[in-house]
Amino acid sequence: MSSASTPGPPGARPAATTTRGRPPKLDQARTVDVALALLDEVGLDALTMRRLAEAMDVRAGALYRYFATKHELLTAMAEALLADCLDRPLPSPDWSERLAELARRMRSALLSRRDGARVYAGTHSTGRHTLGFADTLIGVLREADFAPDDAARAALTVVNFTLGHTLEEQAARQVTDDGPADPERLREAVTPAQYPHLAPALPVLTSTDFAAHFTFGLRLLIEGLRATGRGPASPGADG
Amino acid sequence: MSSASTPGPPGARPAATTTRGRPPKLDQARTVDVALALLDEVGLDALTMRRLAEAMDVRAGALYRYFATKHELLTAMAEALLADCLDRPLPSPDWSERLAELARRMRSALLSRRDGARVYAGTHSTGRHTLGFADTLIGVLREADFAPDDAARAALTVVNFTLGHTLEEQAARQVTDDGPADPERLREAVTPAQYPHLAPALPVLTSTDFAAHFTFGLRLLIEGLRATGRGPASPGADG
DNA sequence: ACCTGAACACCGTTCAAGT
DNA sequence: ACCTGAACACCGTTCAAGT
Repeated sequence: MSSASTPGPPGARPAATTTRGRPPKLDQARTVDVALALLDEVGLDALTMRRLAEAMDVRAGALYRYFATKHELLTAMAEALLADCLDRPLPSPDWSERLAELARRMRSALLSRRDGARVYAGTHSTGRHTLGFADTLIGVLREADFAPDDAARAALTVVNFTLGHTLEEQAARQVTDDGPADPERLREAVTPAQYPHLAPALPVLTSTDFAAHFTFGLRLLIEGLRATGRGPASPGADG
Repeated sequence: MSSASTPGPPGARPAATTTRGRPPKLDQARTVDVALALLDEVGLDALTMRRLAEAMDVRAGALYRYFATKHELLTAMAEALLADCLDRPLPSPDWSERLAELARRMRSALLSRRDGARVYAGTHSTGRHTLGFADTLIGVLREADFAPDDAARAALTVVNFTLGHTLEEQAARQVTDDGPADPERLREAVTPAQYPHLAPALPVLTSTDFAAHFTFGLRLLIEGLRATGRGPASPGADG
């Protein structure tokens, strides 16, 4: 299913020319794979270098031969998360459908692992999956004749909205074992007298149909792009 | 400047009826204020209960009389972050300008403290500032005749976009003392041959004019709302 | 009532030493 | 070359005991 890519760190050397001596128990790709599996099991807060080392039958210190810091490992995990976003062609020739499909794939990628959005938000990969995704996103807009700066900014907007949405979606899906869950605490706090507009919106806001929320926001962005229009420059402050 | 609000935890009791015995060194509001100041100084990763206790001239254990967990303290901090969003009237009667102003105030609030967006993203306050903000946002859209469900979903979209944007903005502003900063690593990795659309977009994507990015995304959402239109129901999948 | 002291069960990271 | 052992300098949280 998930085969991690190597993000190419500074001191990376290829597989040893001879395999004298026992083969290493560790390598970057396998470590990322096990880390993602462990993430699904225990969540980001419990994903420690010591636990990961245990899962790989090694001592924690050994991990530092492959990742200089825990943050570097998390960056490689974020990069691996996006691995499947571009593995199949975009089905439609229409730019707005292509843009929506890319956003949906990013959302799916972040949701595919527990706390995936938090892992992604905390890192900045410069690996091929992350950069390839950004390139494709901007390309879709450029081919639809949006001005270069508008295409770049629109891509940022789509990515930032998708990140914010999935962060909230995964947080909302969290099973809080102790204490009342989020929706229940909200229903207690939001009295119609104090919050006349928020109270009637609670059923929608606490609904678990996150796909509908995502689709709504995405449509807003796409309709906004349609209204902003194509051409060499965006309408600026006078628009 | 920043006066923290008390989010009203389970066992909260009012100030003692008599002030016999020395007055407490701690209380919720003061703790949140000091925690926010410390956040600005050291950042979220170095904001520990022990450091905070030291800043308040107390032992770490004492903090647990006022906050059951560190997460509860962070929630109170997130709530305090939004304290100034509604302290002055919205200047314009136009719904789109009111919506934009609310989004700008949320962005400013999250940016007002180091790692403010990360603090907000990691918590879910049900305090009056957070709920009041959501209520006002939805109210602006309801008064502009958007359907109840559309108003709720549009508010979610604006909040999630603003969160995603400020998260990235604060991450980008981070001064990484060691190693090359984000833009430099990007310029190294993004070759025009491999990333034909991303490469020419780099100057825009790595520009520090985050306000321009935010304004662009916000305009997209507002134009999208204008296009989606008002009325009793949104156009649904057939639109 | 409010805080201290001390402990419990952990962390990320480093590095000499082994093999 | 790759990993272990052991340490360093921390964490969040709990709770008896002091005042």
